Amino acid sequence: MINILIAEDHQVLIDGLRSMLRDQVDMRVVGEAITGPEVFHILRRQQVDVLLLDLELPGMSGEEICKELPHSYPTVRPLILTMHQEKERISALIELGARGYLFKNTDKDELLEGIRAVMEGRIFLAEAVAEKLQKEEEPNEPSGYLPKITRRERQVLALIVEGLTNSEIASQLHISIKTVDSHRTNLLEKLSARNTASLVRIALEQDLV
Amino acid sequence: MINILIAEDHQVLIDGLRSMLRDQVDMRVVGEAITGPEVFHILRRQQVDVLLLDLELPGMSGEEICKELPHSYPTVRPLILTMHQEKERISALIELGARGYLFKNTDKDELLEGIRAVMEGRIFLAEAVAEKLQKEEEPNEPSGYLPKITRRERQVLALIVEGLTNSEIASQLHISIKTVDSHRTNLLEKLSARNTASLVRIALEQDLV
DNA sequence: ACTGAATTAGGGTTTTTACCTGATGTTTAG
DNA sequence: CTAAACATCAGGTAAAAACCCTAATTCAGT
Repeated sequence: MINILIAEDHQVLIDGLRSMLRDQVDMRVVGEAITGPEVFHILRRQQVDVLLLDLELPGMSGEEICKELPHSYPTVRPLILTMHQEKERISALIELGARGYLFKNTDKDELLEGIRAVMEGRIFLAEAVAEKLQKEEEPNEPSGYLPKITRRERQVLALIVEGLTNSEIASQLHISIKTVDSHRTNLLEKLSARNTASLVRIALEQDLV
Repeated sequence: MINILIAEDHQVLIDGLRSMLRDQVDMRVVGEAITGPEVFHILRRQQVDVLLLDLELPGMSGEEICKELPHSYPTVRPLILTMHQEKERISALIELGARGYLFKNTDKDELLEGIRAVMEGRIFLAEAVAEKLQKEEEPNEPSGYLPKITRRERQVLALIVEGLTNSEIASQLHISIKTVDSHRTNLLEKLSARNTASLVRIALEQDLV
């Protein structure tokens, strides 16, 4: 018997999952959590084998939950069920200990297969997920390797993204406006940005802040 | 017998809804559409009483579908099932002809009640929806609501994010630099941005481009 | 100790952005 | 039909950013 905890903040989806799982003789829904903290609240008093985990729970990110799980409840197998299709996030979660990854547009059969797979110790990626991961990096960014940004530059960059002007950054970091200007110029050069707008876009896209 | 069409692009939710509705003797799911055009494709050949409509279908917005329905299929009652909680959008959809509005975190009972209510000709708003609508406008915008950006402003915003200058945008759109400057000023005001950097950050965070 | 990168900073110029007031034709919704 | 919203453009000013050059200090690694 597979004990399943549903962590999901959309009640319709919970009810739907419950309906689907009720038909399975080897599965049992032992609880449902609609917030991050609630997940751990239930884990404390229930034997759980598979955690069906939505990544957008209020209170805690999916990453935080996955990071915490191995320490406190190493036998719980997290099976991600989400809409997020960014490949960096998928692999990051697998590294954090997620045992499976499904998109919410998966079908019933794949869901059941996923649950049984992670229960048997395998790592299960839905077909659509596997495809995503295999896709080559779009060559729109020929400089796939990011030029190394120094500590100070990253610091200045973060404040630029926040919307601060050079003089505000200068007084915040207790340095001269001219110094900030230098860092800014270097950032534009290193990140191949033509102005502040593209600098901010690149910083956010490359997750440099 | 209530004939129901499920318009939803997440297969898990479709399966869940099917499971829930299968138990109801007075309801029957006559089809499922996962894109906007598919909705009308099915309506053409199926008698449909209630349309369970997700607002984020690929190909068509929920607004477009609701606007089109009364003309071609006036007997179909659209029941919105979505995560969107902006009150302007809710009332806009009701004005467009939606007969009910449920959040996806509704429960099974409320869903069934909603279906029967709209079938009887009533307009059904889930409790959570009604609460939302009654809530007073928060005076200090808590970053939840976005002021409406016009088509032209969005266009300019996209080019700003791309890193184009005002004069480049002007020649690309065949308008004057001064006009671009106006749009830019309006964008700063509407999005509460203090400069280009925060404008780009907000645009990317709010997914306005 | 030498080297190179990082951080700091100054002077000066040009371009771009930001903000102001005001205006006019067009589109849209009530 | 009419008012509101939208889109367009102008002149002007001040602030900020972008780009030029140069150069001193610090700090880490060979």
